[in-house]
Amino acid sequence: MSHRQQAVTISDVARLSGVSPATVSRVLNDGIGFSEDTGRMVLDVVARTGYQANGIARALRVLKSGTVGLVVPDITNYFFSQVVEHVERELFAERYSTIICNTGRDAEKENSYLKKLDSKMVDGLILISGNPSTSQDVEVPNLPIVCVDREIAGSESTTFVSSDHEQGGYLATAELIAKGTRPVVLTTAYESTSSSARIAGYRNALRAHGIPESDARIIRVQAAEGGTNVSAALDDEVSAIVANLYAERTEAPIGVFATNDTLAVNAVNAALQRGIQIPQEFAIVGFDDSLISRVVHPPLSTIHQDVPKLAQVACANLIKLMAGDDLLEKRTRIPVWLESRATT
Amino acid sequence: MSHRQQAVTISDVARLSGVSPATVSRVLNDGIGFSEDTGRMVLDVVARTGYQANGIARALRVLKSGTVGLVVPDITNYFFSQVVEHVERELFAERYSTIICNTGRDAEKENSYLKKLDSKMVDGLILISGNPSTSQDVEVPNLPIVCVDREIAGSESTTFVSSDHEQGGYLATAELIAKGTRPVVLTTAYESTSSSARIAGYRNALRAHGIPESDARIIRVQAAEGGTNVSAALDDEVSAIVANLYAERTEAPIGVFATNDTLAVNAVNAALQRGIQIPQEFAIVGFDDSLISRVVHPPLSTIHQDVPKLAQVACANLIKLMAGDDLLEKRTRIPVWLESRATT
DNA sequence: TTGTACGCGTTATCAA
DNA sequence: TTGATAACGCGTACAA
Repeated sequence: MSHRQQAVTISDVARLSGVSPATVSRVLNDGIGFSEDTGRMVLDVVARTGYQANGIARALRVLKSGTVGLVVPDITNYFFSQVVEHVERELFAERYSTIICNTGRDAEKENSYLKKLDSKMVDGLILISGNPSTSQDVEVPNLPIVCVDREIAGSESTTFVSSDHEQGGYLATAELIAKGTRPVVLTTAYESTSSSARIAGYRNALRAHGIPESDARIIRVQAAEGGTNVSAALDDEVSAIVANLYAERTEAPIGVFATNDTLAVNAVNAALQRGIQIPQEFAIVGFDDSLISRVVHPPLSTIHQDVPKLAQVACANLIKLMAGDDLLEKRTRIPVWLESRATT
Repeated sequence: MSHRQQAVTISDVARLSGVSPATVSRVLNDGIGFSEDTGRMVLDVVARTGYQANGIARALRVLKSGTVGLVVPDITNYFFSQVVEHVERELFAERYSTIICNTGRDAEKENSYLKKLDSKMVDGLILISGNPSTSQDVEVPNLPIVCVDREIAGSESTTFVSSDHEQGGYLATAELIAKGTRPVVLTTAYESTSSSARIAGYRNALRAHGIPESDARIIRVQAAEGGTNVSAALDDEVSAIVANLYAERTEAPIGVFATNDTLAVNAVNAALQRGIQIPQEFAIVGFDDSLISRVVHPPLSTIHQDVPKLAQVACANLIKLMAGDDLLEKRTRIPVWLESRATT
């Protein structure tokens, strides 16, 4: 039984109702163009048989499927999973199904999925952050597309929605300055668009507060963070960095702006293990407001991304595009805010 | 432009190659039944035009889609997201696409998705934990189905894969006993199959170590845990529970088996805030080995679920079912293990 | 108000 | 080795 049978088709319903398939279709889709009796009859048979139109056949006929593809680099990442959740919810409300594709940041897999989605006649695409380096050579189908959190290289024409990372970097740094610390950036080795923007915000804040550019210190962590596995190498490296910062400190306490919460938490733990006072001697602001930031002690001050808004704007844009409308704004930045907790 | 155009169809390729659509199909799908020249010709045209078969049309013709549906209650839950990741990977390797559906534990939405998946002619279904109470009245399509982590009520015939929660409860409790504590269970108000099994394991361990059944203490937390939002009420309630336990203690230190990591971390933090020594005065074992368990301080001892194995068995079973084979084992329990860290 | 006929793009069967 | 033809299930002109 490798091949399935459609339980009940429109012809079955037609036969059982004593009408033609066309009439059944009219009753179910148009809502007009038939007598009251016929309508009742057909609906009755539909209810009895549990008939449901075959979406594949319908899609082939009308050349659209009522589904949108959602491509995500790593579903186990809390931020991405939240975006997925909200996007899915928005689209469901608009009667779209969502095909979620997890690429594992693998460009080949991403390509494969994009092709498959195209062949499945999805009506539109939401691309959450493509593969970092190779996204140049990703072949994107000719469809309504909205990119979230990262643009696809080469196509400035596609619409794009992301958090205002630069504002986030500014807010984090300003907080550290307000607390009387000398702010430093702790970030990952790999330079993504969003982390660059966060660092740009850091520089902006220095400038705005009259701190000389030469005082800017950006410390890059080499060790990989790893999705599922926590890297012990990361622990060690961050620990050494914290020790160095503390040793080199002047009279002003140290302020660390970590460009993500994982780094921030690592830094907090490293400081605590050395008996350094938080936030008196050592203040930290993270980024993302991930789950761990609230559950860790002391709770982490961090930049919060407005995921529901992000998803909402992305979906609204996509729906407009799918309807054939043009967009007023091709690029949207969603405001972020500081969640000030116990590390500043 | 609400309707799309297929860029290039099999007829286009046929015309450009000077053969019939049937021959193109043979070249692409069968690999035999044509001359060498024809094969080259067709493949050349395919490469030039970038033709890709329309999956919808093919699905309609062969009555299968090469996709499987994956229904998950909450994608932002780390355990579920890991299952999704691994299931998706396994299926991708077998050339299946995966449609991931996030139900938000909403029975109505689950039903809606099941119907839609059916109508999209998915070849099989993986159901990760259904809606708790209402799963009785979920209408499951007549398809190959594998349930993960929770059975659907009423249908003992469906195949089922989950972690050995009972073993987990046993291991956690045995650890607490071995450390010389009097073990207690801290769990949520709602009784799911898996948490019941975990508690059963707790009882087994008591019995096996000669601790009278009357000493079993199961404390249920009323406050909701909430997916995205952390509940302050939960904090307070757990804090009160910890205080009570500590006040009532006899000479033996307190051992808490929390049936999930969130509860465990709450308990740890509550104890720390009261200055209670961990693990000397207060030992804790969680369940799930979630992300927070490793990043929290002190790192949490917890029961680890073997998600890759879980996904692998589930997919292997589904693939067999989809091939029309029968399964030797309808119910599989995947072993768990204790990750002993700093809270025991 | 209703039915007939066609086509969406493919693959499978049959005959050449 | 190849091509014409039919069929998967549906929606929709068009005719009645």
